[in-house]
Amino acid sequence: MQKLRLKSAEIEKSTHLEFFKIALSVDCVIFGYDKKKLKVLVFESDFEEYANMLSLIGDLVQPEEDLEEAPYRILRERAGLHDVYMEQVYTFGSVSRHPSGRVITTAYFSLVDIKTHKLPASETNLHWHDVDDISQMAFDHKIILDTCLTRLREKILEYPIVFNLLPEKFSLRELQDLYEAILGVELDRRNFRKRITLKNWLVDLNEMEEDVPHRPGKLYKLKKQLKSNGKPLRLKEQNLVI
Amino acid sequence: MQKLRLKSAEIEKSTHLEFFKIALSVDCVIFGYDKKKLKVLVFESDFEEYANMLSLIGDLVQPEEDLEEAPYRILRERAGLHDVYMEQVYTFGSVSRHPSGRVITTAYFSLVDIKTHKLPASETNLHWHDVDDISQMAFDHKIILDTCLTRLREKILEYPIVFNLLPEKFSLRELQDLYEAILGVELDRRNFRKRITLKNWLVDLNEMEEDVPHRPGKLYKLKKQLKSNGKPLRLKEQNLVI
DNA sequence: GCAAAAGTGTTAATCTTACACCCATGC
DNA sequence: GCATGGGTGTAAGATTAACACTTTTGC
Repeated sequence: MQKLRLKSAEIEKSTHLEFFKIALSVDCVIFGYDKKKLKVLVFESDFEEYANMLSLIGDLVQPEEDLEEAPYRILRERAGLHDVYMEQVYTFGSVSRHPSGRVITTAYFSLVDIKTHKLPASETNLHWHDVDDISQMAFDHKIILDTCLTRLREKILEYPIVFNLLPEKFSLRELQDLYEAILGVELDRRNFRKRITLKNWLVDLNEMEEDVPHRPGKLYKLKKQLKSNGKPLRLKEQNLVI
Repeated sequence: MQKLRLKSAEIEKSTHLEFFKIALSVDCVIFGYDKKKLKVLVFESDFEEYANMLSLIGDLVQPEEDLEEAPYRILRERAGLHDVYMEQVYTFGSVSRHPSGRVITTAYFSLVDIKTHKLPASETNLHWHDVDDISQMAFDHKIILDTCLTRLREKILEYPIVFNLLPEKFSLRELQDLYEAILGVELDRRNFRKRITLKNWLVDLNEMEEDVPHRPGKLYKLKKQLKSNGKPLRLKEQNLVI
């Protein structure tokens, strides 16, 4: 076996200074849901090169900030969002992806309930945009959005995360509409209800919808132990094939 | 709506120089398979801080190198591996994860056939190590390995990628042994064969194993259109629930 | 002929899919 | 009373899981 020539970390750094010249950013695909449509939080880019094109919310990671903390900070600072479901998806690092220089970006998606998380009035440029009505974005943000949407679709088939897009109390019809909006398919009502009850994810609140112009539906909430604001939740042996 | 103050990329970069001080690395979890064991290619760390601990193969991304090219270069340079299956898994970016400074790392896993890809004699330190016989590694490499292993296990249930770990021709028994080694479970032979033939992934070569001390099995190969050296392959409607 | 692994089929249980009618409420 | 969506069950088909014996080869 080769004899080891040990390096110390100090020497390593001093001999590789030319590599410590990359910026790291985080781009957040913040999904919401309203009026039977999946939404994403965007603003019009304030980069000259991409003027008026839709842009995801992102920021550079601070020199002393853990990567996994950055998306939470960005959601707090830029959108006033706290305690959201967040998941890392993919890191994009083409040399030419950003006009300012070598900026690689890690994409996260998060799921928030639009109704209970109001946008700060100071961020007048931010708005919720229909996901399926976006054909172009600034930078490589359209690819980032598509990648996150694909991951979201895969994930909701197995893990109870869509509830982060709904208010605490919801009817089965609202839940089914949400699945249909995300997956882009129609589902059979009876079979959907059977599967959801089989999964045993929900608590029947013994309450009814109010102010609906038709027969009110029963209200449910997610079981407490399945709530997952923060780290993704792993369930064994529970495939929900919607 | 707020009036836009447009920034140009040039100004953006000059005012954010303090952010361009991060190094980006890639760590490769190179899986192999031999003697019914899943293996990973490792070496003994040449960092003083982690002397003699097992380390993944990695390197800093070059200033003018796309992130997605780096793992292929690293496999070529460090292990003489060409045309391997490669997939990005996760990016790790704790402030304190690397003793040399702010180094964030993107983890990739790849799948190679140990028998047809011999290690270069110059890299005497590299070796194939049983995955389930590793309890500790340098840096955060054990977490990286575990994350990649989890992703591999999920992925092989739906996509025909394990074939990258086998020689061109293989028997159904070898294939089943491989699935069992990766998943860490025993599978029923008859049911396994039924599922594999239903999937229609294989071509019967009408050849037999040779030099085995028992009745030889038939040899198969993966259908050409399912080969996936390079980009991950998406199959619609083909869940292989092993 | 014996050791070792190859090859093969059936049944029961479970899950998935397709499908239609009555009910409760607001107006 | 009518429009709207809420709520519910069944049967056929597909899939999965459990399980054992005969065959072929090398030695």
